[in-house]
Amino acid sequence: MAIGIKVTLNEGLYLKDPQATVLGQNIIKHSILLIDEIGFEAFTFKKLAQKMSSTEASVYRYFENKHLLLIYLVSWYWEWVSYLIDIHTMNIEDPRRRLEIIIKTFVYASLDNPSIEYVNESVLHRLIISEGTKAYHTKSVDEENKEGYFINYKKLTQKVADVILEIEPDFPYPHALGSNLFEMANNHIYFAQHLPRLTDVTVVKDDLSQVEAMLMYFAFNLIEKAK
Amino acid sequence: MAIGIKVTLNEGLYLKDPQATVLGQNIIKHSILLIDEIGFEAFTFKKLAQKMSSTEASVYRYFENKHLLLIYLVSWYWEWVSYLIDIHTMNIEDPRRRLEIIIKTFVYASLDNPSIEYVNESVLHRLIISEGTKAYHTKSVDEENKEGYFINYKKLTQKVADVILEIEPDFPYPHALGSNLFEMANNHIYFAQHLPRLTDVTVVKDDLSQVEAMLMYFAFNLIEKAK
DNA sequence: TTTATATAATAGCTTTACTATCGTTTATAA
DNA sequence: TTATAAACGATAGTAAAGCTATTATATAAA
Repeated sequence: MAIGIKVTLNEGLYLKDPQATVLGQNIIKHSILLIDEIGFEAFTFKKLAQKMSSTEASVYRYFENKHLLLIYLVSWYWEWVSYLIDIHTMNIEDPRRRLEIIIKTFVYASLDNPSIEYVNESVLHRLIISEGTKAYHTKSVDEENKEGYFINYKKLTQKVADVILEIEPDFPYPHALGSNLFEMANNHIYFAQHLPRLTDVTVVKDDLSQVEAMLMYFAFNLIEKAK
Repeated sequence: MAIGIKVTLNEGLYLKDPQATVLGQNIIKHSILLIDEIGFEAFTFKKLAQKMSSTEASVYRYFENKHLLLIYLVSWYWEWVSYLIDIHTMNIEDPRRRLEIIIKTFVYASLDNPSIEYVNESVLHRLIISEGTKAYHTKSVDEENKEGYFINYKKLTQKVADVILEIEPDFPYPHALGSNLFEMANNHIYFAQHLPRLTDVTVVKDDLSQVEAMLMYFAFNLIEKAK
């Protein structure tokens, strides 16, 4: 997943591969920017087309509807985080150190080097924080899950669970802790910025160190305890 | 908050108090059932009016739009959970025992005795699990927060944080753990039912005991560790 | 008994969420 | 190089969503 390389995502998510054409890449690029700007509810394919100087009908040739586009973007994010974890933990023996890196990646994903020119990963991270869970909180979740649309999140969770089990094979909730660390990272960045009384951490400018410290505390104290 | 008693919710959430009239109570009742049935995205005031044999215009006299109605229902739930915690922990000295009851309440809220005839708390719980976070994941969160629309969630979190601090005054993240226990309860019930690879617990029929056990494990092991 | 309020019925308007058709470019391949 | 297919833009059209407004009637309060 370096510059010029394709991200592999479930083919059912799109009608025509958006990574394969300039227009498709533009759809990805501008949908991230526009959803971040006006929110997912107000986002429409018509507004997106206007912003890109294209047409609604052209956007519909790539994605069936905005919900599938959201799953596409969220899946992209999960893949990107998985990729970052892989390259950052490569050659690192100690599983505790690897879990530390995973937590840092969850928190600081947006600050990492961009990989693909038409995806602003920093904006994408902000989008995931505020809109991400809408991808799988729908009436159609079971059908979509059957199609494999959430496989990237599952694989990411499994990756974290594997490291947790390497640290402590008797830890009883590795998957739950894995997904919870990811959700907590996003939730508490959001809470710190919008609903501060739901958390104890503060986020000043781009300083996410308190979120990182909290996740480290939660993760390692829980895993310790299993001994 | 017994039968016949009103739940106090922010007045900015509605145009006319739905608890004060039969039509208003019907709006509450049927919106819970209909959102649960078809999902929040497909839910409209027109469909709601049809189901209640009323009119769209009449619903609009009570709620400005479906988003504020959702916040209203979610706030109701937060209030209801707070109430359950209060009556169940009343007269209980030991804060550890009180935290146990709080966790049980988060998990088993839907099985508790109904308090108000026009609210099906069991269906409401299911709705909160699948749609709840949409109440505060919007572009308007800051304005709405300024209006005090999320005060009930904050108070609930504060209630849990107080108990955590009573158990262990040095615990550094009482609010975060409080809100996380609530979010985790809902998330992992949802994961167990729809995306099981994101968790380690299973939910068979209405048996939520594994979710309860996991939350107990997380909460008490973390708090222990602070000593 | 008047008067205010609540509701139902109806209409209408703009936007959203699509689908379809038809030229005109642009890439591909013979 | 030309034909030919695919992609795109332009345009039109439809049903539903998300409202607002008006009027008539039923009900409650003064």
